[in-house]
Amino acid sequence: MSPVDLAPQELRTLVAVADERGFSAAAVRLGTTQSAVSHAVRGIERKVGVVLFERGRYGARPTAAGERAAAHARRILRMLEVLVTETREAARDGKIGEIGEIGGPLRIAAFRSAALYLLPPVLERLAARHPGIEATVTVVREVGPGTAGEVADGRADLGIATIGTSSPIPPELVGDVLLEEPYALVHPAGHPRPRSLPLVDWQENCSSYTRQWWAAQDWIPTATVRAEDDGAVLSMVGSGLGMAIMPGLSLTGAPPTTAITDLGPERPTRRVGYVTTPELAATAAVRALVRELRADAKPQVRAV
Amino acid sequence: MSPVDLAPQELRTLVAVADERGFSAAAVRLGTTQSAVSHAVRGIERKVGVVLFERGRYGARPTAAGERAAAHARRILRMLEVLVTETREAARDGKIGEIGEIGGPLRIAAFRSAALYLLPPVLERLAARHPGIEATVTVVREVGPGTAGEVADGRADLGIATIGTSSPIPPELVGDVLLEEPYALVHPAGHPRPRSLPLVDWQENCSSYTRQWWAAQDWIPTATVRAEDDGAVLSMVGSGLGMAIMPGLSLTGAPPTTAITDLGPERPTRRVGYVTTPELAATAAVRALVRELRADAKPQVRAV
DNA sequence: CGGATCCATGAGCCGTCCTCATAGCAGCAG
DNA sequence: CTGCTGCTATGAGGACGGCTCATGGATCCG
Repeated sequence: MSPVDLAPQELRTLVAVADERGFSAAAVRLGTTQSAVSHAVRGIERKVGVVLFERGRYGARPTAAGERAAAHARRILRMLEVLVTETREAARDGKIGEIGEIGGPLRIAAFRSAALYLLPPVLERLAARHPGIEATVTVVREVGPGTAGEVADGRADLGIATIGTSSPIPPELVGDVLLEEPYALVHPAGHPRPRSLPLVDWQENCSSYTRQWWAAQDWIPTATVRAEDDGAVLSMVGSGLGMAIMPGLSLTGAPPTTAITDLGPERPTRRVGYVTTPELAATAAVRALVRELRADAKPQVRAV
Repeated sequence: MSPVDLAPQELRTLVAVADERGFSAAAVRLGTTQSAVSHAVRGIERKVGVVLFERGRYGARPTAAGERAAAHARRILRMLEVLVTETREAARDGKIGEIGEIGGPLRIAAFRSAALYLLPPVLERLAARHPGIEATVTVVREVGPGTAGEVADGRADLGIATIGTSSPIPPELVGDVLLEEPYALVHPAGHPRPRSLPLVDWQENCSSYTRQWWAAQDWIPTATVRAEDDGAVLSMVGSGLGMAIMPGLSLTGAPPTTAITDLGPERPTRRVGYVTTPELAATAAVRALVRELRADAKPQVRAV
């Protein structure tokens, strides 16, 4: 008999305040009043017995406990949605002769190159096969917790992530590798000695093995330029400002003024895969997406 | 914007009706009236748009959709509990100097021999180390979905299960093998030709490999006696009524009137492990239990 | 044909949660 | 210092949802 009972509306309030970092902003998002939010948060804190937000002039910042509570709340809210859609699917599947048409929202977190070059054909086929699924893609920097963090915090149902020894699949999540792609050298087309150009680097592409490989190459210049993301890197290379070492996916959109050179048999590679939560892994919508991802990834694996 | 919103009380109603197979019985469990349950179920069915229970004079039986909804509901309710306890733990851990004392309820499902001979020392140490944890063990037959089914349906937080190729860890759950134990022959002590006795069998001990091994043994008599559970088998053997082939855990409680004979290097074995849901795997209480299970299991693995 | 045992339904009550209005507080500009 | 502008806190009142109570309908049973 637990005297604590958080209603869905309270969970939504929790999430909104944590996301918007303020009671007033959260009220706008929820379509309610600031007063309601204040009352609700106070009630939740009383029930749980923990201060979840630090209030101040600036608004409200979640405490460590509040952050954790919000992450749980996001996932519980998602499971409530799943309960409804899965129950409806089960009811439809019961009627003989009809094939259950799967549908519902599907939130995908992906790093930039995956969102631009890997997902579009996959989502196109997914939409053709299951018109009821409403997929939304949010681009997330693959730094820190990255796309897997989005999934763990309940902000996404499935994440496209780089998977390696330095960034394994978190224990509370499940997932698999989809493809392993090589890094390659990209440089301005027609340049006489491309390896003499400065190296353009960006934040997200570093796995431990890749760094190690870099260190072993004596021709890589120490003077490097740092750019915002892989798209910026490519356009800089295209303008003749330098060369770069980038994974295959990022090179899909390389402008015509660039040339790509293979790095040989010892070239570094990176593994790209998906992660999701176990309860969502059993979902028809997520399974359908994974199926399409696999169908798309296999030829590329073979090509490598 | 989904117009569906199931309150915790509604989830509890769902679970109670599914468990008790009747509105009136569910009302008693929930400490409310039959009318409230009827209204609530009707409201839920209207919101979800699916008939969840078949009503009859016998009471109410969940439909396939209702069964699924109840399983989801159980897990969501458990996650709501986890949200609260984890949030409180996070708040306590925030205060420097204090070590967070973990606590809360912990529901374990185990098959009979594990509950009798594997869990007691583990739970004793767990209780000594974390007095706040309230562990409850329910004995479940390891047939059909077994202990893993209890976990998947949200009736238990962790299950002790036999793990093999014919019964792998379900994809929506996580877990690991704890120990691999051999089957051995148990027979009445002092019997001149124990292998001539009828074989006493019981429901739960069959893995595919074990069955295969049995078939390859020409000395196993075809005339077998079938008993209720492994305890009953042991007492029958102890009374001189037959012999049996049983896994090590079940033999821990063998009476003194029995003798145990090793089956040699080709003897069949079974793997015993634990399963839990991914969201619970991250819980401090579950992690503490798994730690104790591992500490207890390792020596046994070495002994085999 | 009562009687027992289910679930269904309508009326009315009560608590919960929301809105509205207002107060308190901190920074900032003049 | 004062007034303005963000923000949150708080109290009073009202709408709504969910509960109880009482009753009705269906089915099985002796």
